[in-house]
Amino acid sequence: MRQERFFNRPLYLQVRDALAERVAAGHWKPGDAIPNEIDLAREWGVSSGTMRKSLDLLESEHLLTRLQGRGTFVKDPGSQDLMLRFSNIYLADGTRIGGEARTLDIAVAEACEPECARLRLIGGDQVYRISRVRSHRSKVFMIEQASLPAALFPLLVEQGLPSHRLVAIAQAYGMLLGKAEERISVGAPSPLAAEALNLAQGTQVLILDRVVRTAEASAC
Amino acid sequence: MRQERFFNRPLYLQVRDALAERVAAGHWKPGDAIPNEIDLAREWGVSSGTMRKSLDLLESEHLLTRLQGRGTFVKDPGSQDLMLRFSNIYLADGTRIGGEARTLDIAVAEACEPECARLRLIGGDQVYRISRVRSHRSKVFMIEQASLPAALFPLLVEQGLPSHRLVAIAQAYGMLLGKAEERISVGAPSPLAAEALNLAQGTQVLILDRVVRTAEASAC
DNA sequence: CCAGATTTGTTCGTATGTATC
DNA sequence: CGATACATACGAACAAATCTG
Repeated sequence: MRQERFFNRPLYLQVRDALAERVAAGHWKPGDAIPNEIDLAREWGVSSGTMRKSLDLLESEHLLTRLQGRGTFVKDPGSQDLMLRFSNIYLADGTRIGGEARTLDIAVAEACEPECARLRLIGGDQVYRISRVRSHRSKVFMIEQASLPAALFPLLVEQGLPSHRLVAIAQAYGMLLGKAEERISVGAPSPLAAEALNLAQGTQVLILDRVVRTAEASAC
Repeated sequence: MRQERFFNRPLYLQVRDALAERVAAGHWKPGDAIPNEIDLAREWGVSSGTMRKSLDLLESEHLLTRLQGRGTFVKDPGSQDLMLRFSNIYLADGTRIGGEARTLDIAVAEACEPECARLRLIGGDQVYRISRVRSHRSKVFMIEQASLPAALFPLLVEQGLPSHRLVAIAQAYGMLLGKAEERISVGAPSPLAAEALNLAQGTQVLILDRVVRTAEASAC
């Protein structure tokens, strides 16, 4: 058949990305019902079976919800698990903390050595660095420093750096994230953290080192 | 068609369970290559498409690995992620701890109130309770108390309680586990833990409350 | 409450592509 | 190169859940 492929990438993956991009672009908003399988398949010129595979994939990645007899819906990113999916810190009484986050800075840079090791990058690869402060009841308790491989966000590289949009887009892409690895240790805080948290010199802090993998990479 | 179903459960799930049982029973051992799709489909009297869906499911549940052009293989439970999948505690230098575990006790009982809440059980449901001590370099640092809904292990209920086998079977079933939720808090230890860890009265401990869901339940 | 339309869920079968041996 | 096995893609039919009139 005429498989108008691009670099031999499987059709169902291309379709998945196209659908995900519509969500990320806001074309389909959270809570919306999207067209049915048959119409979607026609629109992209694929068979219903291929479209179903793409939709199933997106559901397994928590971007969509499919309900028999009702339709396919865009999951609300803010609801339940997604926004707090990787923010699971609780007080002794069970209340969740860490909901309040404020972005301090976003920058592009070459990956440093620890970043290369954890993100499996090589020498000159570029990364986005996002630093945020997390607070609970207006009291800062954690400094968050995230590094993302720039290669994962091809759209951004092309069109510059739309600063504040990055976080939203990262969240959209974030839904495609898979398992996370965490390491908790005790040690000395970084100078930045020590200052932001207003700590006395020599104070030890809990260090949470978290590596989140994309759904694809986590399979191996 | 003649869908010899049992209680209307989807065919591909029945097939998945049948395949998983062969692995759990040791019929197919870790590292083994299992028969090809077509033969398996014939053996169970389903279409190749259905068999493929079952195999894909089992791969997504990390029970099998499928390699194009080679075959389908049983994953080694002891390798890499599986045994330590839910034991991710590290020292500051990055070495993993918690590898040494000793089972103290296994018992059957009615679910108590906290168990009902976390495991979403009702009144008289039964649970298995397993308590273990975890040590690092022969030094005990954690008491582990696990509760499992007895309903998830139908084989065991029928044939009594093969005590030491339970852990192995739980591990086999454990491969079908999905996401985990964790809550870390600070508080007073239980009397049992305080004694086992040889703590002075009033000492505070870190409490890790982890709920692991089956792959199916974690979808919702 | 029922009947019909809509939509996803499940199953089937076939054909072709591609990696491995 | 050929044989084998999995990966991808297509298309169709029926079941089951849901909503509407």
